[in-house]
Order: sequence, then structure tokens, then C-alpha cells
Amino acid sequence: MTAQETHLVEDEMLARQRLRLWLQMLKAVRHVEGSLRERLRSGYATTLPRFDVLAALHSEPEGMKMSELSQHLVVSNGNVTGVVDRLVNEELVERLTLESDRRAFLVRITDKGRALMDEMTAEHLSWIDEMFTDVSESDAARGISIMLDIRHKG
Amino acid sequence: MTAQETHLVEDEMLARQRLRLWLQMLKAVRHVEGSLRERLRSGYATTLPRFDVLAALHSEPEGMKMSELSQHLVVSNGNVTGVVDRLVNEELVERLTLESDRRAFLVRITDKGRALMDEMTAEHLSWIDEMFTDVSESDAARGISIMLDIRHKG
DNA sequence: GCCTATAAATTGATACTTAAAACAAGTTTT
DNA sequence: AAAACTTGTTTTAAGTATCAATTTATAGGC
Repeated sequence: MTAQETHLVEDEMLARQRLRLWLQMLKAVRHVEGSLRERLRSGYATTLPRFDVLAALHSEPEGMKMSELSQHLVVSNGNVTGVVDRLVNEELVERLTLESDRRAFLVRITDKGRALMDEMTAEHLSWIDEMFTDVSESDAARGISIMLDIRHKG
Repeated sequence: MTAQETHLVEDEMLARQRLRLWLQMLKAVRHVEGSLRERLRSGYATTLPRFDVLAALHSEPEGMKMSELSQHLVVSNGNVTGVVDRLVNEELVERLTLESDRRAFLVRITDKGRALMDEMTAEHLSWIDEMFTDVSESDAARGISIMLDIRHKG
């Protein structure tokens, strides 16, 4: 086997290893999402997308534009419209017109929404902590860095 | 600060670090899914859920039961019904009755489906390889092990 | 053989998601 | 200032996804 051929085989193996990582990421995320969905449903009669939007707005008390929300959550633009509509109906969130740009809205969490999220985020943190028990501090750091590498390349 | 208090602070930090990992996993997966979706759409006029089901069946030439499929893909039971229905219409997949258990179906990829997947899986591998360029062999191994830890605990 | 419990898959209702088209409000070019 | 783009959001249509309820089939205890 030439040195060239050796490289080809190694590249192939690396590609397959990366694929395995991708498939495991997918399964892990779906698994955790399933568990979160179940807990949100039974404990708070709400859904994951609603929680995701509320969590984003909870961490940004000034509010966010629709487009900022969809970028932050890595979901499509039109998607956010529907979820926010429902949250507005439930008075957990409000739409404010922006003086500086009349095309855009500022979506902001309401007092009612904040009260709910103060409770839910604490519990959410402990759910994740529980599901990630086997992940050490150094695992987490390495994992975060791998995830960032993936996102800032592809 | 007592030793006890120090432990509490450290636990708190670890929990937050785990949460950060979870949020980054979510973003990375959505990012990669978005890119795969786009390539499947423009290159093959198909969707990610269809591809996922076909890929599972492609790797299991004997076929799988509906319930095995949904477990393997970590999606709900009723979900698979709809996707398989569409794949059956496109003749990429077939339903076979099981003599041993008349409640269940065996879902199997057809020759047409296999031909398509032979092509798509090769390309899929290279897409992932490209998006995971910055992930080294050792990153991948560590990442896989972290994902397994998460899945086998929560 | 019958009854109850469990299991596999489907159905129906509701919610979510995306891509693409439509719109309206800003910005830049000419 | 009109025309041509760009940006922010919503709308629409098709497809996915969950859950709960239902149908049908198997299995175990009696």
C-alpha cells in the first residue's frame, strides 16, 4: 500500500466516524426533546416550541424582533409567526410596534409570561442537569466546542 | 466559604455548563438539518423525513416493522405511518404482511428505492464530511461517547 | 375455550415547520 | 422622485409530528 492509498483509507474512516457522530447527535437531541416535551406537557400543559420562544424572550427582557427570534432559534421565519400568535392569545407575550422601523415588531414577554418562565426555567435547568448526569465538566466544554465548530463551518 | 458551600457553587456551574451544551447541540442539529434539507430538496426533490426512513430501511435489507422504525428514528408511532404511506405511493418502499404476527407489517425498501439510496447515501456521507470538516477523529470519538451517555441516562 | 391485558398499527385533531409567494416599508440608484 | 432593490413579516400549501383514541391481533391465566 502506498502512502497515498493509506491517506485515502484514513479519510474514508474519518468520514464514517463523522457520520456516526452526526447520527448519534440526532438521536440524542430527539431523545432529550422527547423527554422535555413530555415533562412540559404533563407539568405545564405546554409544548416545546412555545417554551423555546418564551425562553428566548425571557433571556432578552427588552424584546426581540421576529427575525431575530427565528435566527436565534434556528427555525424558519414564517414558523415563528404562528407560535408567537398563540402566545399572544395566551397573554404570555406581546407585540409592540417599532417607531424606528414600521415593518418590524418587537416581541416582548409579559409579566404573566415572566412569572411562568421564572418557574419553568429553573425546572428546565434541573431536567437537563439530570439527563446530562454522565456529562462531566470537561465533556461539556469539549462538546460545546465541537458543536460550535460544526455550526460555524457547514 | 465552607467546603459544602463550595460544592454547591460548583454543582451550579456544572449544571449551567450542561445547559449550554444542550443549547449548542440543539442549534448545531438544526443547522445541519437545515443544510441537509436544502440539499435533498434541490438535488433530489425529497425531504429529510423521507430520507431518514429510507436510510433506515436501506441499512436493513430484510425490512423493519413499523414500530422498529419509529424506535430507531426516535419519532412517534403514528408519524411513521404517514411517511411510509407516501413512500409506498412513490414505490420506494413496500409493506409486507407478517405471517408470524398479523398485527404487524414488514416495511422493506424496493429495488427502485435501493437504487436511489445507493446514490443518495454516498452523497449524504460527503455532505456530512464537509460540514464536519473541523471535527477531528478524536473529537468525533469523544462526541459519540458523550451522545451515548446522554441517551442512556435521561 | 374465555377473559383480560398487552402490543402493533392506524386514525383524527391539533400544532408545528418549511419553502415560496405576497406585501409593505425602507434604501439605493439613476 | 421614480425605479429597482432589500428587508421584515405574514400567508399559503404541503408535509411532518405529537397525542389520544381506536381497531385488530397476540399472550397468559384460569
